[in-house]
Amino acid sequence: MLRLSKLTDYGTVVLARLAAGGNQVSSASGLAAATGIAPPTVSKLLKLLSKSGLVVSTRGANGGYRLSRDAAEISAAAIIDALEGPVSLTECSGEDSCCDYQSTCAVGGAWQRINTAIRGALDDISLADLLKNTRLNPAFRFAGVPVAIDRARTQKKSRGN
Amino acid sequence: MLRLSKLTDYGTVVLARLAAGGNQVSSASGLAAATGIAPPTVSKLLKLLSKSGLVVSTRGANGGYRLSRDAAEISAAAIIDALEGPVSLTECSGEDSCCDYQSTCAVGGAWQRINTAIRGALDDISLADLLKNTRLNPAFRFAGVPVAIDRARTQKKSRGN
DNA sequence: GCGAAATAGGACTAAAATAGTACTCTATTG
DNA sequence: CAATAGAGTACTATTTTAGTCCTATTTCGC
Repeated sequence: MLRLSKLTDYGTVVLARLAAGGNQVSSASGLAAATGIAPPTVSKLLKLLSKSGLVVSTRGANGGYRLSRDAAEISAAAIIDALEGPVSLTECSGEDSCCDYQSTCAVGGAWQRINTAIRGALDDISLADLLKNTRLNPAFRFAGVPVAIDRARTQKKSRGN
Repeated sequence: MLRLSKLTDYGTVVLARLAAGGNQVSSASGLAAATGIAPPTVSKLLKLLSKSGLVVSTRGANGGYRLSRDAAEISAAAIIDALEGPVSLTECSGEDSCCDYQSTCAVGGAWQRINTAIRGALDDISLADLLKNTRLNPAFRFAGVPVAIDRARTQKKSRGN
């Protein structure tokens, strides 16, 4: 149910990395190396995030990106908005709810309220919260033993978190 | 942010219609006519819903579909599960969270918790609730006057709710 | 000033998911 | 036994998404 795009998923990872770096600027290529995500993709992400004001960029040599504000001030909702645009659960749960079926559509403003509820939940979660819970997920284990995974040549499989 | 597929959206409309019919069986073609959705699509939806046990089917002449249980007992989450499958926000917020990036992935179980929270919200909303709020959404108006829209030949535009 | 390092912005391609359709089979009613 | 209605499956077209590349602009260090 309810999938986010991979790009958004990547985006949170990049932002998390950026948050870990504090106020230092990090280059796109550096972040790519640190996260294992393809450099052009990281670059694209950062441009989007910059346009939305979540990160600020410094051009020129020794330039790079850093968060525009404290990680605690960046909500999950803001990240999703920046990378997916302000799309809603259903096509007309947005503002201009003009659709061809409206006259026969029994399920009306309800989705809008659900939408608002979910949005509220996402507004309450900050990037800092996302970081805090690192490693709450079980470490990868093989036959009960935690293992490190060499992912250098295994770009085939999915990413996720 | 967070879009549902059109099919799910259609699905709720069909279910709503079914709920309005009480315990009577309704044929797929009848529901298609009532909702304005293309008959083969309605048929496909009902088959999916039937497989998930949300509706029960009666075959043969005078057959059709009806809800398997009271509308109040059918949650939004159940509908979404039936039509979109048990996908999660991110690819590995499911059970087998084994992904190639896990070792560098700073954003861990947090999405899983967000996922759970959203799911909880959707579990609390029933089909009956969706119906109750019919017409809470503003009627379509043109220059301030509520109008009925002839949508017979305008399948181009989006549906939504 | 000049060159290297970095972002900005856009265009483009390829792959995957979705939506929608069609056809054949099986069950039930009258 | 014929008409009606769902079951199942396979296919196609469209749309969305992911990912790449190229060119311009800005800044630092020598």
